[in-house]
Amino acid sequence: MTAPALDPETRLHGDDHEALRLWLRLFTCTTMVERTIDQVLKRDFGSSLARFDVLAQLDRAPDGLRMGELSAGTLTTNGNVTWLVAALEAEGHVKRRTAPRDRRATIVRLTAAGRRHFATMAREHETLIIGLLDGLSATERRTMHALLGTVKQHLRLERTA
Amino acid sequence: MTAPALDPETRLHGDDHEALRLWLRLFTCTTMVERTIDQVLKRDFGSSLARFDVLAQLDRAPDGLRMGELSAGTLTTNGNVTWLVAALEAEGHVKRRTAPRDRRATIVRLTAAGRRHFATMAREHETLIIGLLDGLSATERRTMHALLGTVKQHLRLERTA
DNA sequence: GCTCGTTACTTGAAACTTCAAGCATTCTGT
DNA sequence: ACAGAATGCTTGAAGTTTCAAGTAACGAGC
Repeated sequence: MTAPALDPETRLHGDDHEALRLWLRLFTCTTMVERTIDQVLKRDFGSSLARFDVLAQLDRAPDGLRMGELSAGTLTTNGNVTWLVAALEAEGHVKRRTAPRDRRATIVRLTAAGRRHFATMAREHETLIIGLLDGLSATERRTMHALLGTVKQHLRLERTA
Repeated sequence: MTAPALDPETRLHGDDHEALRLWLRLFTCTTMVERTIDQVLKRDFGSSLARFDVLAQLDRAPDGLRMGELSAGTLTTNGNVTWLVAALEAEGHVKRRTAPRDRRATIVRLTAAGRRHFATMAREHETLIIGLLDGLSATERRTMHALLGTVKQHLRLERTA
């Protein structure tokens, strides 16, 4: 009498609004993928999804990024980015320096070691994601991508409102 | 809390696999909704999304649920459920007692106060979600719900594999 | 009825995240 | 120039989540 097939959607009432059902399913899927990735990155690289996100942004920015740009890009707080970058710097993946023109700002950039480390992780990361999402056909993935685009734009408007 | 136009998708290369793009967009949308809900629940009720999830499951179970059933339903760890339920019990929303037949197990159920508290939150929660997702038409929401159903089933299979 | 393997949950430490407050620097208007 | 507001980031405390290890209870087979 165990609890095997139970999941968050179980809690829905029959008369709940369909938007709630959609949200719950969205949340479930994302969380499952997120946890899988995080666990693999931890197991194989002693890293985490949050660290990976920071490195991924820096990998795109040869000249480095300011702390504020990093936190805007990772949907997390300034304080958290400070913490993550400090950890990454202690691990030797990243280096901080004061910005030349604005001495309030800090510029973060990948070290050579950090770039190699990220490249390795990125390969496994991509393979993993492709595997997790190949329940959908390419067409279905495109449809979903488009629908989420609409959602995202709407969310962005709501937030500024 | 600064957040201009930058977002996680910014980090994508032009030649990245489309599955990566989809995942990043999925992650962004879910995180934005999740954070909005969590902030509102904190601001208006001194609660959180995690607490809400636990209460939501219990609200559906008049006879209560075991700890294991709760953690299976919330996609979180056993230890965390122990912590959450302890907090909810301290707040008077929930009550724990040993299961009658199996003395290893703990049964958790809502108190009357907890049920009222949840009902109030659920109303605002639902309104909020409906607003956040109404960037999509009803038809589009159904399409997305179906697509996510496929994803979810695939993820479930991967997990057991 | 005893022993071994399993199950259910709790615990303590560590990792991570957020929040509010703080410091230094830059910008704005005068 | 210069006061005051705004910006960029860091810090410390508190909150949350995970992980590994631990305890207690059950169950099957001898």
